[in-house]
Amino acid sequence: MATIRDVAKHAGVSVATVSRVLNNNGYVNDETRKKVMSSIERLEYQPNELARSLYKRSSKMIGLIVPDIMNPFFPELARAVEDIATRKEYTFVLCNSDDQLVKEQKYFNVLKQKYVDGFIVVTSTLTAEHTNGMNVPIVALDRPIAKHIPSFMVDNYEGAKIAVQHLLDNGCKKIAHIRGPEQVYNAKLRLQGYIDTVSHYPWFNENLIVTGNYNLSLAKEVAIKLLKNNPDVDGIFAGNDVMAIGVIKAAEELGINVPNQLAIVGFDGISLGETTSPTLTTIQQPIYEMGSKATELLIKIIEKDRTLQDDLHVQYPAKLLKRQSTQRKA
Amino acid sequence: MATIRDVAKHAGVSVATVSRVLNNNGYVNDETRKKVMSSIERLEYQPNELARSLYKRSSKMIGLIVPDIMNPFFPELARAVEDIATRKEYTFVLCNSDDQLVKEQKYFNVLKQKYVDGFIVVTSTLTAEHTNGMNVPIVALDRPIAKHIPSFMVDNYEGAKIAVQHLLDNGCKKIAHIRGPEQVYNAKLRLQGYIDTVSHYPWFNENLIVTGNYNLSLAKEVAIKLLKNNPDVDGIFAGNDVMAIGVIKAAEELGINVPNQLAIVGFDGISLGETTSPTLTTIQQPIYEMGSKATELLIKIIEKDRTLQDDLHVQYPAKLLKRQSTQRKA
DNA sequence: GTGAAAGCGCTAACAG
DNA sequence: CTGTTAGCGCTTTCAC
Repeated sequence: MATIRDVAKHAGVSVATVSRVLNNNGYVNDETRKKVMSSIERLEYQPNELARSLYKRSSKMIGLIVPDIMNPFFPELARAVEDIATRKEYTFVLCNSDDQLVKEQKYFNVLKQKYVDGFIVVTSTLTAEHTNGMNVPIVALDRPIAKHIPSFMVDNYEGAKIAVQHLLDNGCKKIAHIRGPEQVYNAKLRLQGYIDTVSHYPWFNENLIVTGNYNLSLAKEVAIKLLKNNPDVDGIFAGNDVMAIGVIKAAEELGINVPNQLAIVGFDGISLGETTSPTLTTIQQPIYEMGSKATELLIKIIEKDRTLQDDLHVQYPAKLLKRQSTQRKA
Repeated sequence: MATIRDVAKHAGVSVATVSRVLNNNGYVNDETRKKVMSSIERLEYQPNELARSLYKRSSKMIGLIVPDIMNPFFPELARAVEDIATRKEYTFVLCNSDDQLVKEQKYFNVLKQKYVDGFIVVTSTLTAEHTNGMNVPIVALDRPIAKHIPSFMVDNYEGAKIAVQHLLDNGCKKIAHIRGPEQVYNAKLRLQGYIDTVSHYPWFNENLIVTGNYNLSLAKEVAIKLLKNNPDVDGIFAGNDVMAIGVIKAAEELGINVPNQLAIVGFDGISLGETTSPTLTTIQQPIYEMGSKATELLIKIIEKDRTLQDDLHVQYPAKLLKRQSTQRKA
C-alpha cells in the first residue's frame, strides 16, 4: 500500500501538499494539485484511516448496542443504522449485550480505545450513572436512559391503549395481557396502557396479567396456563409480536380458534407477523425510521452540527395494523 | 484519557518500560513492574488501540459481509461471528452488500484503510478475480468463492435430495421445486438435488421448476401460478424456508390444505419455520456452527496459527427436520 | 533491566 | 502557495 510519502515523492512535492489536496484545505496551485492527483491515481493511493484517526482522535466508527440481533426486532434497526452510517461514511460496529450491563460496558470500553465516535444503545440496564463520565455521544433507542440523553421511541403507552381498545371494539369481553420483562421500561408503559384501558371493567383482575420474556416459548407456556385458568378470556394483548405468536401457538395447542374464540394483538410490527396463520394484528413501530433518525442525530452530535434541535426526545405515534388475528367472522 | 506517557511519568520510568509490562515482553524488574502496574491502576490507563494498530498494521477487527441482515438466515450467523470475534478480542463490523459487487468492494476498501484483519463473506458476485490482489484473509460462508479460499457450507446437494426423498416417502405423486436466484450457487446445487431425485419419474417436466428470489412475496406469487397451472402437484420443495412460507401462504389463499393436499419442505432451518401453521419441515443447516467455525478459522489464519489444517473446504451434513408441513394425517 | 529515539502514516501549525 | 516539523500514542530496536 502506497503512503502519502510515496505520493509526495512521486509528485515531487512535500507530504503537506499532498495532505492539502487530499483534504481540500489550504491553498494549493492548480498545477501542483493536478500533479498530485495523477500521482495518487498512478499509485492507487488510499489514505490510511487509522493514521488519520489517531491524529484526529476520531475513528469514523459508531457502535450499535442491542440486546440480541437474533431477536427479529433488531435486524431492521441494525439495517437502518448501517444504511445511514455508511451514507455518512461511518463504519458501523454491531454489539450484542444480551441485556447484560457488563457486556455493554465491555463494548463501551473496547470501542472507546479505538476512538469510536458515538453509540446508539438499546438498553434496560444502563443508567445515567454509567454513561456520565464516559465521554462519548450516546443516543438511546426503544428504551430511554436518562433525561439528558436523546432518545427515539414509539408511544408505547398510547400504542397499548389502541391495541386494547381495538380488542374491546371487536367485542372482546375479557382481555388479558402478557407483559414484557419487569426491567424493561417499554414493557411497563405497555402494561400501563392496558391497565388504564380496562381497569374499570368489572371483569378486570390482576390474574389477567402474566409476565413473559419477550420471547416465544415462555409466552406460549404462560399463555396456556392463563387460558386454562381463565377459559372466558377472549382477547389477549401481548407485549410484543414474538410473544403474540407464542399465544397463537398456545391457542392452537388448546384447540382455541383465533380470532373467533380468541383475538390477539401484538406490538412491534415485525414482518414475522405476516407469516403466521392467522396473520397478526399488531401495533406498528416505525423501526427503520427510528433507527435512521437516531443515527442521523448521533452523527449530527458527533459533528457538532449547528442545526441540532433542542427537543431530543422523539416519540413516534403508534399505529394499529389490522390483520387476521382480530378479524372476527362472527 | 491517560496515555502511556502519563503512566511512565507517574511511575518514574520510561515509556518503553511501561510498554514492556503492558505487552509482557522483554525483561522488567519485578519491583518496577509493580510500580508500573499500580500507576496503570491509579490513572485508569487503557492503551490506545488505534496507536497500537497503526504500528502493528493490524486493527483487531474483522468484517462480516452478508447480503442483508434483514433476511432471517443471517442474524444467527452474525451472532456466531460476533461471539467468537469478541471472545478472541476482535471487533466485528457488519456489512450489508445487498448482493451488489460494488457495495462489497466498497466495504473491502473502507475497512482495509482501517487495517481490518480479515473478512467473512457471503457472496454470489465476488470471484477470485476480485479477491486476488486484495491482501487480506478471506473466508467464504454459505457460498464458495474460489478453490484457494476456505469455505464453510452445508451439503446443499444432499440436503435437497433428502428433502425431495422425504416428500416421495410421504407419498407425493408430483413434486415441484421453487428454486433460488440464478446467480446463487447454493440454489443451483439444491436444484440439482431435486432434479437428480425426480427426473426419472414419468410425471417430471421442466414446468415444475420455477424461480424465486429467496424472499416470501415472490415465492408466494410464483407458487400460486404454479399450483393453478398444475393442480395435481402435491409436494413442493422450496429453495429456502422463507420461500417455503410463501408457499404455505399461497396454499392458504388457494384453499389447499397443507400438508394433506400439499406437502412442503423448506431449506435452512431458521426459527421462522416453527412459528407458522403448520410448522415447516425443513433441511437444517448448522448456522451458528458454520459461523463460529468460519470465524475461528479466519482468526487462525490471521494469527498464523500453526494448527492450521489443510482441508479448508468444510461441508456440513444436511439434516431433515420433520415438522407439520409434511405430516400427513391421511 | 532500562531509556532514548525512530517510526507506524497522517495532519496542522509555522515559516517562508 | 509550499515545505519543514512536531506531534497523535504506541512499539521496538539499539545502546548503556
